[in-house]
Amino acid sequence: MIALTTRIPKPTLERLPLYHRAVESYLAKDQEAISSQELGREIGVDDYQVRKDLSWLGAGGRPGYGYEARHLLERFEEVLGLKRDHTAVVIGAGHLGTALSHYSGFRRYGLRILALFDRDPNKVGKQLGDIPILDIGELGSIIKEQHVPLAIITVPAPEAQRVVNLAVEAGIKAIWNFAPASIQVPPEIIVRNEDLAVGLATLSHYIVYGRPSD
Amino acid sequence: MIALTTRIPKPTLERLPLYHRAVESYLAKDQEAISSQELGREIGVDDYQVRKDLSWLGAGGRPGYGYEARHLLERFEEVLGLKRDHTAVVIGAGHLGTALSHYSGFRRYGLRILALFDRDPNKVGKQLGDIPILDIGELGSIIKEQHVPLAIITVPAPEAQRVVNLAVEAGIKAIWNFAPASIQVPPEIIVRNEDLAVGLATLSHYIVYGRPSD
DNA sequence: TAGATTGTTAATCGATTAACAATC
DNA sequence: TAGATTGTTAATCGATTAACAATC
Repeated sequence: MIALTTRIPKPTLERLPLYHRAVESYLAKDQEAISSQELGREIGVDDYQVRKDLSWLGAGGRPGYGYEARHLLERFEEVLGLKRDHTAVVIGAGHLGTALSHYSGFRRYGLRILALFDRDPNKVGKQLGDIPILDIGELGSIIKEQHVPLAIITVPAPEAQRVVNLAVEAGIKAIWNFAPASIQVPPEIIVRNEDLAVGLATLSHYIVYGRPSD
Repeated sequence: MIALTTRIPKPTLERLPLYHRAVESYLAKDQEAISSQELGREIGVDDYQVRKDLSWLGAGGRPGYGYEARHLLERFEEVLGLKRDHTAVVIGAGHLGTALSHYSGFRRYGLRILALFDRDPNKVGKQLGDIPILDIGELGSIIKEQHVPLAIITVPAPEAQRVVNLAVEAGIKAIWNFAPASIQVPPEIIVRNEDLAVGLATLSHYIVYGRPSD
């Protein structure tokens, strides 16, 4: 395992999953080499951007040849932590929570949803495929006992802070927040907000006023 | 209606919905003024960042007083295009598509989902609340006749480009893509990718390697 | 008036873009 | 060798951070 020498810039980090996917589809077509230009075309960035991004990983391209696809894939999976399996809990068994629990893409990225949590007695006790719906009261003990690093928040906005607090107290490492609410956590906790209002509002702005380049 | 004199930077634009929500909750508490410091604390940015962001809107704060919450709200809604109603179609009536169609937040932001589209005959013809599920074959004519500006894509990745092409041909203006796939569109079309793989992969990286600041 | 807080200018930081020598 | 393409350095761009004079 090659160590990461330097911190990878956030914009680069967020492009890595896109490169990853592009390389996967290249491999599926039995192509073993890929150039920065080809890779860039796939995800809509320029070739020098690709080379700069890949340079953070020590990707090991060969001048005149390109990057070896299989090696590149290895490197992405290592850097993105996809080689290890992670577990997660989903808090909130509403439409979004159940939709995410069904999402097959997670398995593919090594994420296993252990359980859904809700406080509605009509939902608690049921199963969603092989994922049980448990009472929110059991959240803390499950997180602690199974050392679950990630909580996915899909409760209504007014509940969000409360359930986040429960997860944090139980020792969660990261929060993936789908509730339209700003949540406060201690600095060591990693938070990613997936706020639909942000997407909708910016799209709405562009629809009304046009895009920057117009 | 006050015109936008300058292009708003993208990072600023994406913070506006968060400010908007914070101001709403301030108003709900009957507070009429809010300072850059208070607003910043709500969403986790510094006061000078808030002032810089608001300066793009000509927000009209008063030194020694702060910003008038009601006026600020007006301004946000104008800039984010929330004062006008938009229509949208959802393409893909799977778990995610139905979850999004149920999402009440959209109504609140003036977005009305006209219809869900799918190619599965078992789904077509049904209703989701008051939203009909229509055959994908009708997509083009609905977009054209109703001048629908926004298509929300929730089909499986391999289908994404195909349905996006249909929407583009019918004259769609913007695409909100939830499929884990890079899609190609003409330059005048606005695209926002809401790629769960990006979120998951970056979280996974931080869980394994720690955050930048550690 | 005194205190609080804005709006804006300047300094810093970090990412993107460009260019090219190195090299497979 | 000649051609293609990398890795890296330098230049540019844009956003964040800081500071402070203006002003309610």
